[in-house]
Amino acid sequence: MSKSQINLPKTAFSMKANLPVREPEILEFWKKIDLYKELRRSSKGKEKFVLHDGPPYANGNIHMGTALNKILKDIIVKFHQMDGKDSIYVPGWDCHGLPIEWKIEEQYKKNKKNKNEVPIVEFRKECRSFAEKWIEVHKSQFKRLGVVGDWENYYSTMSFDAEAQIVRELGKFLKEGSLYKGFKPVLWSTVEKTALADAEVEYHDHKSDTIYTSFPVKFSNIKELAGSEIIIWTTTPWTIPANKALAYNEGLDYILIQIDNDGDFKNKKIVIAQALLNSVVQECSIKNFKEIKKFKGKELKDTICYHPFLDLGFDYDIPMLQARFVTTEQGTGIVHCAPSHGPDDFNLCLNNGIKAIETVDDDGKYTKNVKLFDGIHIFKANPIVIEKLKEQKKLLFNGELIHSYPHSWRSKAPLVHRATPQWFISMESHELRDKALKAIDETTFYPSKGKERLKSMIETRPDWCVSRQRVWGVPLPIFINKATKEILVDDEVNENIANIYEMEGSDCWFSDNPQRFLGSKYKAADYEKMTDIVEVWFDSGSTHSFVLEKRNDLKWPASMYLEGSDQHRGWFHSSLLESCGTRGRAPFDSILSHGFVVDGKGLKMSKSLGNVIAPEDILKKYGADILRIWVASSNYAEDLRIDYSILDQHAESYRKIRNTFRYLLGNINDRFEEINLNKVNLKDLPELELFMLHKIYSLNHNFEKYFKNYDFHNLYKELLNFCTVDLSAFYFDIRKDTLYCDPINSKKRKSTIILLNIILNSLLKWFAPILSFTTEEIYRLLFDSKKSVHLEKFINFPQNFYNPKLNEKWLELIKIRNICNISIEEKRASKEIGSSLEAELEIKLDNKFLEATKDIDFAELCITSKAEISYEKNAELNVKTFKAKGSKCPVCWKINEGPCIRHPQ
RNA sequence: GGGCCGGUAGCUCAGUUGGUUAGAGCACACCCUUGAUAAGGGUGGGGUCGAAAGUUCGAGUCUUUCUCGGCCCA
Repeated sequence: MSKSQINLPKTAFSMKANLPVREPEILEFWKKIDLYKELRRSSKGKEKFVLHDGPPYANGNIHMGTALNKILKDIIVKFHQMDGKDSIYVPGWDCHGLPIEWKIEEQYKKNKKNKNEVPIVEFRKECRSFAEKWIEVHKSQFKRLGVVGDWENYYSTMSFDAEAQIVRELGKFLKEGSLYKGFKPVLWSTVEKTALADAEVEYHDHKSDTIYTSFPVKFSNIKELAGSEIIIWTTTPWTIPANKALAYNEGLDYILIQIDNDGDFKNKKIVIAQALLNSVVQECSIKNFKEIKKFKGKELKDTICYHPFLDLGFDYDIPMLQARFVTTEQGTGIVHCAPSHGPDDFNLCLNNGIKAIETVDDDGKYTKNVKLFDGIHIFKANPIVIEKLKEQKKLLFNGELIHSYPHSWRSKAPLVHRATPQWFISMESHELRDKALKAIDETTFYPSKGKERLKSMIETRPDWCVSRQRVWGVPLPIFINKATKEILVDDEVNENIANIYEMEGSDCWFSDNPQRFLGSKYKAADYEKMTDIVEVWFDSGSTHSFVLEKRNDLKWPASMYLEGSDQHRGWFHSSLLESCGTRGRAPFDSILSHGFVVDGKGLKMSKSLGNVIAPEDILKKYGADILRIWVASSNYAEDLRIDYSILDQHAESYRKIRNTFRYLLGNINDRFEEINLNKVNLKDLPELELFMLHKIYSLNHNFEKYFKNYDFHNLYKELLNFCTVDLSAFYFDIRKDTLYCDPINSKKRKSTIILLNIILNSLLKWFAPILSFTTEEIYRLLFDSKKSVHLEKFINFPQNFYNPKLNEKWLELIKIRNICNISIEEKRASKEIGSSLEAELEIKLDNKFLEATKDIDFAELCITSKAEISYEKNAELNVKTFKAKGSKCPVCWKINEGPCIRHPQ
């Protein structure tokens, strides 16, 4: 049979990928050859590229967002490695913090154990082992995605050296003086004498006293306000003694009215929001009043009031401040602000230079900072406040309200917002804000919009509160002199604490004699030891110090930080501040941020919508390489959509790519020959091959450009189009005849084989960072050695492949070819011919094409049996297709009128 | 509720400083091939560029409003 006379493709590379089964085998191979170590060994001494891993929280299985993040990191790390750098990736985990503490407490709850009866050290040990367990789970899940890194020597924020370094970092702020003690309201239980996290709060109905009270105007730009009073409404009368400001909304309309009723407010002029006039008039039983003036909220700017207890010694100014949180939902449209007793109040006052102070102690009693009320319990203070207000003729109305109110999940006791002592890092005292803003300017952002995002956050953020009243974290290494109340600042003590932690971790802070940390210089009895822990953002913000700086294989600053866009307020932010505070610059040269994974319609994934896809499901159904294609082909600058139909499409593209490889492998019969590109004799190659070399060269040029901008979706698209458009539908299709039907040793066939080898090699390298598994599968098929494709470098293509003139010419030829195809299709549609080999073409061209086409065989280009060109002056391009005359050669299937020249019978 | 970002064929994405009839691949339809065969080739259909208004000789691109979605904050 004629089949024995032709060279059909033959390869061991199967069409079916079966990735879910094959990929784990490749993982085994990487483990066997210790790929990570090999990579380091092979690139020793090269310029380093360090993508510093932002530590995920060691808690729960990975989700699509984590998978996206790790794959994107891996793709970038691999690109730089193949670009000739020593591209080092050390994964890490964030371990301290409330969510883990919470999980352990939940377990306690289930087992009817009381957290307070368990020694802190024991509790912390359980947290530690919980985190350890999840690190192991994460590790195997990340590896399965094809992520290559130093998994054996990962970092964690709970390692002893990390805890030690965090102490040293805090010491720097302490020594500098930018770490100070301040007060900030937290949700507080006066029963348990402890702060509660949001997650520990339950909301129940609660009956509160309500009051409408008045603040006399001291000064205002609105002259009619002279002698008038501002009315506020509150459900916490006991916070009135701590009042420091009033808040209005500049967008609201306000009204000044004069009351005509008998009583304390007879003839008084009061200010409220116009939208609330009716409700206030009704509730406060204001029968008669007249409107004096209406005005915009913004006119209240610079207005200053007196405290209702002015005559009782509360003789300080109460400024009116603009605040967006003021609404007309309830009350009077003006809100009273006690910075020690509400987060809104606190932030607004802080931004206006009014700091919170300690007004209430642990037990819930007023401190001596509150005149008149010192020692009184806040829960017994409402009647007293109401009575005093009445006395001062400042009470317009009081009543009661049942509303949803926060309670402790343990004791069920009602909670209060209470300013507690906290530790802050000042944004201003040592120019931290300015340093950070300058560092942002010196950082490259991908995409560029990230710069503005981070900048605007740094510009407006308040001082950094680094203390937490929890137990699972690094203890704040602070001693306070009992007599002087001064903070102990001594490098020796700080370093002593760090050294102890380095040896045994930070548990000992809670169990050992404080004298051990103070050393011999100070007496433990003279000092109070803080029991707060460091907030976890400080932990992760310090990773650069205990990972990048401490490890010899890494470098500081990192080449890149790469995280989801939410980390502009998270890790990017805290790392920037920590590093600018301690080292004066950012710990990164560049930041890449990616969007969030959403479903196929662009909605966020949630259990209730039922649109959640787990990475595990995708790995089981498609394999990691499909997921990696999804990452590479999506535009990470925006949100990334995923659902099964999207994955199906990518799986389809994968098949195209895989078949491209299969065709290449089949035609070289799995025998790859490395071509020395500099020694390719271009003069010996047909123009089609030269054209393809040009295409490869210019594709590589674009490849480099896209890679430089981390523009992977365009890069992937170019590669995919190359496979489908340039190779499958063009080059391969045309050269099929040569490959199958020309003698093995013919010059033309040999030229084609050279090209196939070059293309195969190029595609392998280009695709390796993305299709990490499939390219390795092919590489192993071609090379029996123990090497991995990931140890290879990108190819440098010689300049002489670049041939724009030839390219231009061939683009014209392809246009003619397209018109030929349309003509052929007409005959096919009318059933005159089937295969294009059954056709012969008559092509009419303008004279100007003579030069370009005289040596071109359009029968070859269009895969017909015959093609004739005629030239005419000013001819319209025209192609006629006829059914080829003659008989079909049984070998090459071309139709000839005489015997086949190549295959004479 | 506020700040920021985004909405271009069924899907993933292009679309320079406003300038011909808005492009590509995939998917889809039809046809061919049966020597890449659970493959390959050809041709074709498909978009009021989220909506409306405005600026302009001209708007996917600029302005405003609205709408939907995402992140962050409250």
